[in-house]
Amino acid sequence: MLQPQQPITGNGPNASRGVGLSTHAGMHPLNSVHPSSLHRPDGIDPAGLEATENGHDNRRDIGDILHQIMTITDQSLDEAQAKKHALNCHRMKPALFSVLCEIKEKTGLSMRNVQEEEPPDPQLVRLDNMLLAEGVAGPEKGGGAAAAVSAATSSGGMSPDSSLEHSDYKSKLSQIRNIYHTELEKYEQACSEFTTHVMNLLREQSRTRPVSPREIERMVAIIHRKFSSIQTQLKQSTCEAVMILRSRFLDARRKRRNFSKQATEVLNEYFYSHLSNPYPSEEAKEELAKQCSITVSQVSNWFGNKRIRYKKNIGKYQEEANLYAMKTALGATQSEDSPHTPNSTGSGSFSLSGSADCFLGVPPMNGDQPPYHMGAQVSAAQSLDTQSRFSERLYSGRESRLKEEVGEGM
DNA sequence: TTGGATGATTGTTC
DNA sequence: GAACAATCATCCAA
Repeated sequence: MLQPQQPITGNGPNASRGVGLSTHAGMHPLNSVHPSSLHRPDGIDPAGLEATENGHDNRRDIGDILHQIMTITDQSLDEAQAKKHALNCHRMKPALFSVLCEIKEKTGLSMRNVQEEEPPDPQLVRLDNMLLAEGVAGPEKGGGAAAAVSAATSSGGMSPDSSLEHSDYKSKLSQIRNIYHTELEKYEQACSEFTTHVMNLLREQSRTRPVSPREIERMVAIIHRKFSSIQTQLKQSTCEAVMILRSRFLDARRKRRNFSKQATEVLNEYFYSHLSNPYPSEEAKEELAKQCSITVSQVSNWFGNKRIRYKKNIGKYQEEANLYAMKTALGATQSEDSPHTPNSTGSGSFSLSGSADCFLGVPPMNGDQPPYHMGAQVSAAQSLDTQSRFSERLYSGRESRLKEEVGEGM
């Protein structure tokens, strides 16, 4: 700890320079030192030293005093107290004290400079940025929750109970924020208390050993560094908690939820009424999405699944097809009576009065069959006929569909 | 508890 | 980029 001081002992390389002490006005006579205070652990009689008067002996005296200072901790408490008292009274003490302060200051400065050159910890910067972005650190804004919500909704849209999940997320994030700030406050308080304690100790020690203000500063910096590593851990665990919460929130949103009965009905009605061409346009998808309170991509998913599953097992869907054919036909009949209510799904940009597309007016693939009107009585055979056409088209791929679309447009 | 139904995801094709 | 096909994961009625 005091290694840099060693060279100023009589045996060290600085002995010849004497760090200016050899010419110090107050250092020459050592006669005032009580013999007991100069008792040497190595057994050399200090009395012999007192007898000498030249500069060389003075340097040896300084060496002896310093040696005593250095070895004071090796002695018993009573002995050390006695020596401490004697040294405090020694007339050379102020001179030695100032020199030691000077040397320690130099050491302290060099160490402090090294610390100041250290770049900010990138990990800490990342953690700080993340906590700020999530709204845990910095001013409370709910931005993190909003960000998570927007991230979650950008891909799928909000489900009816999404607001409930959102508020749940926000409350949990708020909990994390509170815990973080409480812990941070605790750490700051502990750091402050410990710093004050250490500073008091150093001030106390400065009475008996050279403790410069810079050394105290350095010690404070060390304490702060140690506590900041604890803070880093706190920030890290907070970030982890936020990440877990966020992933759980997003996972929960990914959970499958069956569409409402009404939504399924609307989609099925469109599907079966457009069985010859169950590919809703973008506008139709949007309209369906609006009616069903789902997203356009969910509509696309639904139609994708429906087409595949229908194609795979037409027989199974026969009953359902008949049911919706019936409904459609009924809707068509009603539309004749009341033109303002064209279909059971209500008004929309896509026309289910054209439900005719399905069983009433299917544009024939080969164009040799004119559209014919059916009443409410739809036979299974007839619906099966339409279904088989769709199946044909499905199996024959998009090419035929495109052909048909071109044909329809002509 | 189980198996079918169903919404979502992923890889492939055109 | 849209649709298909396979698959996964979850829901839900029996």
